[in-house]
Amino acid sequence: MSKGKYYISTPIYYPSSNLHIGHTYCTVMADAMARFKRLSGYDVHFLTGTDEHGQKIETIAKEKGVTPQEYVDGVVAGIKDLWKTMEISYDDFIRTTEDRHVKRVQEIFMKMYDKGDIYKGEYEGMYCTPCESFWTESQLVDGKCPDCGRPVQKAKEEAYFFKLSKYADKLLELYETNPEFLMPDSRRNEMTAFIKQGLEDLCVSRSTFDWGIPVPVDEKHVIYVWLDALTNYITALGYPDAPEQYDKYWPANVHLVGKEIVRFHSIIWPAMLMSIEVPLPKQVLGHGWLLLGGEKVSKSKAAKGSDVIDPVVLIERYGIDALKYFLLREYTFGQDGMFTNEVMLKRMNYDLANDLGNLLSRTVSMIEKYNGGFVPDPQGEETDIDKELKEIATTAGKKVEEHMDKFEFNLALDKIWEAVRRANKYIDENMPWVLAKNEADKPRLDTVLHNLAEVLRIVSVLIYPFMHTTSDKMRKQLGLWYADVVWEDAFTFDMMSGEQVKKGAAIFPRLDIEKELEELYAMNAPKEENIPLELKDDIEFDDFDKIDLRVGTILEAEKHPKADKLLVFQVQMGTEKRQIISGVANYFKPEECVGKNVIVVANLKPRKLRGLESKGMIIFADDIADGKEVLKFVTTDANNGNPVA
RNA sequence: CGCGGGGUAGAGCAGUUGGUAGCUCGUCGGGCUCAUAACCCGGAGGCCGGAGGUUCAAGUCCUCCCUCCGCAACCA
Repeated sequence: MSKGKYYISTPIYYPSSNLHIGHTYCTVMADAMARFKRLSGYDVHFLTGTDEHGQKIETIAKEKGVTPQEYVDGVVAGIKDLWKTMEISYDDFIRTTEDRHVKRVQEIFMKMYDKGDIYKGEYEGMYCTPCESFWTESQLVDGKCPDCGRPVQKAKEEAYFFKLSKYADKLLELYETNPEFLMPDSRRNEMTAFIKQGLEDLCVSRSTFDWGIPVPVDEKHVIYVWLDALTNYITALGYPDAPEQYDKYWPANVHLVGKEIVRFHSIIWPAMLMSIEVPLPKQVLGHGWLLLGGEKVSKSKAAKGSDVIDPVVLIERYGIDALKYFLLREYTFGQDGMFTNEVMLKRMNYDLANDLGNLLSRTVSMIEKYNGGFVPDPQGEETDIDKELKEIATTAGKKVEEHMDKFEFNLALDKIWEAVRRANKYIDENMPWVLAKNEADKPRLDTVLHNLAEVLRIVSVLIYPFMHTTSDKMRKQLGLWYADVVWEDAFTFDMMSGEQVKKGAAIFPRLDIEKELEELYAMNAPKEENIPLELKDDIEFDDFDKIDLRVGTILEAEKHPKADKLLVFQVQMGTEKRQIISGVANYFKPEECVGKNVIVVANLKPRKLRGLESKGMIIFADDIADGKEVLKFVTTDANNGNPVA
């Protein structure tokens, strides 16, 4: 009775550090969808994995004194542990260092090469000689090498390129004739605009590091990121040499990805598939980010903020199901959402403990108290209230299906909770405790208790894809331990008769939010001990001595006419007045800068910024205010022109 | 200058093809006692960023503007 196949993937994660709640979010969504499709009768293939090559891994491994393979083996073990803890139901886990992937990537490379879609050219970028690394402009930190902080130079290296530009028109055509290929709409608009700006060919090899898959025709080179990473979706299925799974599951139904990599999945990936003449995936879905204090969650943020984002910690305290429910219920797919511990705890308490947990608890208690612990059969006439309750409960499944088709997890869950809320209301409307006082009302009491048990049974089926452990707990208390969870059962009422219920522990104990917040905060609060700061590499005194720091007074400040983020300062330094430009327009109004006595790097080589010359650099300090990063002036009352040492 | 996305009750958000403005939380008042002090009902609170326009009718369509956030570029 299979309804067909369903192939869903998460991105393969880069194991340069441990995963945080953002990765968890994506994987939880994919898992819920995979479980939902399985339960509703599809032959599901759910793929996740890790992207293990590249210079960053090579560098980190070297720092730690292990081989890159040893390093990634360790991190990947941790990732697999996390997915195991979270009961992620993937069918396959691909590692790009596995033989099955390596050899197939080389074959794919050769297909493109033989076709003439890959050619040798020159890659130009910013190069850090000591690190032997290329960086793009956007990777640079303060214009310097992000690793060692030293200056970089423009440099060229030989590299292989994929003719991405050749496929621009076909991609636009794809979006037009097949809008659902890339969703949500906003992402598609963005990509359409990006393509129309003109595509450049894509660099697919590097020769400055070794940790990668060798280019078959040129041993000096390794295959660079996207050709290696994106192809995992088909190499894992055995393409091209072991087509059994490939024939069965490709093309993928959905590639679930974060919005930051939509571009690669919706432009580069289909272009590569077109090149090797493989059918395209049916859909690329870009989800939003969880934001922490207005910024994307990341490892570095974890240390600063007071919100705990380590999934392991959250699971230990609140359980897998509560965390999964929160992630799926709170956020709208495709949009960014704010993550705070308070939002999370409230969601867990109100929906899970108060509404669902309490409904189960009061229902089971009443069946035990008023009917000896057995689910009664309905008696007598059906009232309008009964009909309404049944209607909501038995149609919820259909609504869940509709919303799940659109990846609207939040709405799907909300529809289930409509039934939960209605049931709580149903209790108050019927007041079973009053019915129980009068023997004449026993038939009505039976009906009410029966209907409540039925709603809970249906809910236990509906939540199964999202929270299977909770579903099991509910079914145990409801005396349904003997029956498998069958999706179609959610559409039928009056299936229960005489089951023996058994009150158990609260499925979601109510949380003391104040107390939890305090404890979570304490966990992330800075320790009192003297912990050395993480600093850049030591420099020699001579290096420092080269810098000439001076006190300067800001005389004038105005916005750069041609750049949003730049302020143009006129600074008095002793006898000299000079112009200095800083990228601080987001932090200061021009007028509030005037008169400040600041510290200037006075002998920095002059540079033109958007047409205006900047001589030197003003020093600012990073700070945090209202959860956002801001800059503060570093001021002094010394006379301008004086040296700072 | 560019590309994209927002601006809706105190907070966080929904609002499908234009037809009385909703949800969760908070707040105020009430009910109930089966239940995890949970649950249920009711009230207050919105000129739906601003200004024009189309229409019998606009949060919803068009134009312009303000503002916030990403991306790209300039930020050293």
